[in-house]
Amino acid sequence: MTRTPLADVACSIARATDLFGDAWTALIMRDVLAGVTRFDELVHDLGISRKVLAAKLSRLIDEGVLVRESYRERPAREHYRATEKGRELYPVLLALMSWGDRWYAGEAGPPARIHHLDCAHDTTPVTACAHCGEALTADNTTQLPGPGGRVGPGTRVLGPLIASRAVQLPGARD
Amino acid sequence: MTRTPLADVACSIARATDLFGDAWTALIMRDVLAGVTRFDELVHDLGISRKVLAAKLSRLIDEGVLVRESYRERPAREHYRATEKGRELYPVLLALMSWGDRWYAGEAGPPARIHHLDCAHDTTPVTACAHCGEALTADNTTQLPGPGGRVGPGTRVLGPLIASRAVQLPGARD
DNA sequence: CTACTCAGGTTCCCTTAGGGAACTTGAGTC
DNA sequence: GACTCAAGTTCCCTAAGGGAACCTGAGTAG
Repeated sequence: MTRTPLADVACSIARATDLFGDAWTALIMRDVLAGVTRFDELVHDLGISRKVLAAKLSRLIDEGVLVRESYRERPAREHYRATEKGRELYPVLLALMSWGDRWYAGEAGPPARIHHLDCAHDTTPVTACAHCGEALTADNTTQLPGPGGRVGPGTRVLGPLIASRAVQLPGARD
Repeated sequence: MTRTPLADVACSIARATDLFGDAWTALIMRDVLAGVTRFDELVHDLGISRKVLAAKLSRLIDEGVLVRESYRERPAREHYRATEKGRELYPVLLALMSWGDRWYAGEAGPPARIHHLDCAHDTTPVTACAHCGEALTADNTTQLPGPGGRVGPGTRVLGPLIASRAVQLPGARD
């Protein structure tokens, strides 16, 4: 199958997708961040095959998203913890969860609630502008080429059409 | 291979991942939302195989994320547009992009900038609490069982460990 | 001291999704 | 009549995922 490698592409979504774009990584990170950190716990909680879990964990460690730690000697017991890079995937999980809640929750409502400890409210996440705090949507934003858009000889350029269009477009509004 | 089906699982991340958890869906949605909407344009921009693109587009249409529209008769030409459900995936893309920018942008900086039309600033997205506007992180939130957590006989329960832990945990803070 | 369990994997075989190139179809156009 | 273009579809091949069995080191019940 040899999945097309996306890590070397000049697009941060592609780079993130190269790691995150599979059936299990999001769920593994959800579990690890929620405290399900042991190999067998993950196998049972997710229903993932042991082989695939071992491969994913190994990849996530290589990427610096997880670390393998011993939490007990004699008998030796290991578990997995999120690094800072791993914990910063949390907004991605929130965005996925929020979308799933909105479009797939049945009559009963969403399966889980997010509780914000600092303000002590059950809440929903909003993807907001760091400047003005307003919600960012496909309609009120546009993408422009950034400083890292000029790439060296080893880097494949993904999205020349986007790059050229972004400048031409009056804006993403219809 | 027969990927484990996740759509019927009582977890919104799993439901979203069933559709979104592959190498291409995020990039297809990025392109469609940015105005790259024609079949051949997508093939050339993404480097995706025509076969796989056709399958993904078909799935995205079945899910109500995209619609296929004619934009010219004689010769008949079709393109793909995001529905509301599709446009609401934008925060997921922003979260992925933001994470990729933070952890994979080289010296040169990120490959693209987000421009917020309403406040006319280049910006970064923040995943914020809808109540108080503060940033939500793995540290300052906890997940609690929601109303849709009770599931019928046809629904597989994913994450009983989480469900039981969420109640016990004093909070996600270390 | 032998048998059993448990955690954390690894090995094996099998199926199937993805890569990639070639082919198809319907319409325009040189 | 030959060529191009858009939008797929068909073909073959490889490798990734599923799943069950196996392995290994350490504790522990009888």
